[in-house]
This record gives sequence, structure tokens and C-alpha cells, in this order.
Amino acid sequence: MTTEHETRAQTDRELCGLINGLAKQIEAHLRTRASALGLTASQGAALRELTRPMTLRELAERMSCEPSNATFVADRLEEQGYLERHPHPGNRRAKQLVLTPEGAELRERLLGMLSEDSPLAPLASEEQDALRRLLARAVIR
Amino acid sequence: MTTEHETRAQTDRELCGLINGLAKQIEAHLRTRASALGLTASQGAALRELTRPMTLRELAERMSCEPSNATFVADRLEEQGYLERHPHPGNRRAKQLVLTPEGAELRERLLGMLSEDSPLAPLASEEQDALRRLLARAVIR
DNA sequence: CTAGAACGATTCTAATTGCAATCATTTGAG
DNA sequence: CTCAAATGATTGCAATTAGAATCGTTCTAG
Repeated sequence: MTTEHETRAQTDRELCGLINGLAKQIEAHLRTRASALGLTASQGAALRELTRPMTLRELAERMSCEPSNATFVADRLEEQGYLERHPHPGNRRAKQLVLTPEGAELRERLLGMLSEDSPLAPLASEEQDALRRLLARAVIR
Repeated sequence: MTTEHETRAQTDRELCGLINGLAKQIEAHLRTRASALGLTASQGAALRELTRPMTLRELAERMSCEPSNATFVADRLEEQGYLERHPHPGNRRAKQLVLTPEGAELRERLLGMLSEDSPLAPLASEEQDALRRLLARAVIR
């Protein structure tokens, strides 16, 4: 006999695989577009998440990576002239990452490219909303 | 004015962040449990996916990683005596990865630990099913 | 049959990532 | 006020990962 918690555990495992697979698909999609702009996937992710000036820690959280990696990525973007580290107003420990005009322009180009052939395109708008609600309930913020 | 495809693109970006975040949560959850058994996160993922004997390529696909990494992980598991590479019946190129009794036992222990405090626990069974359907529609198999 | 393409696994290398330690700054308990 | 703990960023190092090249096997067009 198959107990209820066994099937639950199985669904749970299936979901892990699906979520991981979709995350990899999204990353691959990002990688190809970023690469066309001379960026790594991580640099592309950083650019995508920099919707406004933010601290390095906040960028790391939005990228779901360690701050040390965000530092590494920010270094590269800074070298390429796409962002600057400004002193944070009101907290001398923190730095504010600010896109340069070139960085902002590159970001727009990247976003345009990302919206084409998105891995999430097979889903209708209502489905995307439903997915967002479900994920938001599971993700720890 | 905000056009329709702009809000769609924004939802799309939000979803990318949520999916990536959840994937990282799942991996972190797996990492702690695997670590308690003396395994790396990847080894844990391999064990989780080895529901039956399969080729290295199939394992790599289920783990959403490159075959070279699956080789690496299988090497470690084999060294530790948890799996064996058997000749594949009917295809001399392929090898069949088979869990040893110790490996199968370890897998059961890991699965038990993984079902506790799963990151997906906040979702009710119906929600998990809904999530599974949505993801299955987006993921390329 | 028989090349040539495709496939499965492996190796090697380079790049990415996480983790622990460090430094400067800030916060808060007493 | 003051000192210990916490925070933000960075560095160095180790481990993981992806990507290209290689080797043996299998498939297939002609």
C-alpha cells in the first residue's frame, strides 16, 4: 500500500527536479543573451536585478548568491564601466552600486533580449500569476 | 503609460528571481541533510535521483548538470562504496549506475531526512499539484 | 558493406561559486 | 559612555561546475 506521506514525498521530489530544471533553463537562456553582449551569466543576472541603486548585500540577496560573489561580479562590471561604487548616504560601511549611463543602456538592451523567447513564455499570463503566487508562498524572503 | 508586454516582462523577471531563489533554498536544504550523512549536495542530489539503475547521461539530465560532473560525482559515490558501474546490457558504450545495498540504504535515510521540513512544506497538497502542472508546462523535457 | 555522423563516457582545464577569515563601521546592552 | 556583538564589504582559498577535446561504440545514409 502507498501511504499518503509517501506520495507527498514523491511529489515533493518531483517538484525539486522541476524547479531545479527550470532554474537551469532560465540560467541558460540568460547566458546566451548575456554572452551576446560580452557578459557572463552572473553579470547578466546582476544587471537584471539592478532595478535601482542598491547595496552589494542587497544585490547578493536578489541574485541568491554569496556577497563575495556579488563583489566579484561588481568588480567586473565596474572594470567594464557599467557601474560605480558610490559611498552610501547614512552608512559608511555600505556602498551603493549605481549603473553608469552605459550600464543603464546595456541593461535595457539585455532586458529586451531576455523578454524574447523566455522559458516562461509557454505559460499564459494568468498561469504566470498563479505560478508567482505559489512560489511566493514557498520562498523565504 | 505601462503597456501590456512591459508588465508581462516584469512578471517574467520576478518569476526568474523566485524560481532561482527557491532552487537555491532547495539546494541548501539538501546540502545540510547530505552533509549530515558525509555527502556533498551533488552527491545527495545524485542519490535522490537514482530511483532506479540508469546511465550516467540520464543521471546528468535528472540532475540538470553536465555529464562530466555526473562522472565526477559518480566517482566519489563509487569510491565510498555506494554505487557501481555495471556494463549496460545492449549498449557497450553506456554504463549502468547501480546502487549497492549500502547505497540503497543510505538513499532511504536521505529521503527520510529530506521529507522533513521541506522548503515546499508551506504548500498544501493541492497547491503542490498545481505547481507541478504549471512547472511541467514550462520545463523542456 | 562502409565511411561519417552521432552518442556515451571520460579527462583536462578554466571559470564560477561558496566558505571562512578579516577589516571598518555601526548598533545596542548595561 | 563603552565595549562586545552585529553588519557590510572584501580577500584568499577550496570545491564545484561547465565547456572543449578525446576515445570507444553505435547508428545510418548510400
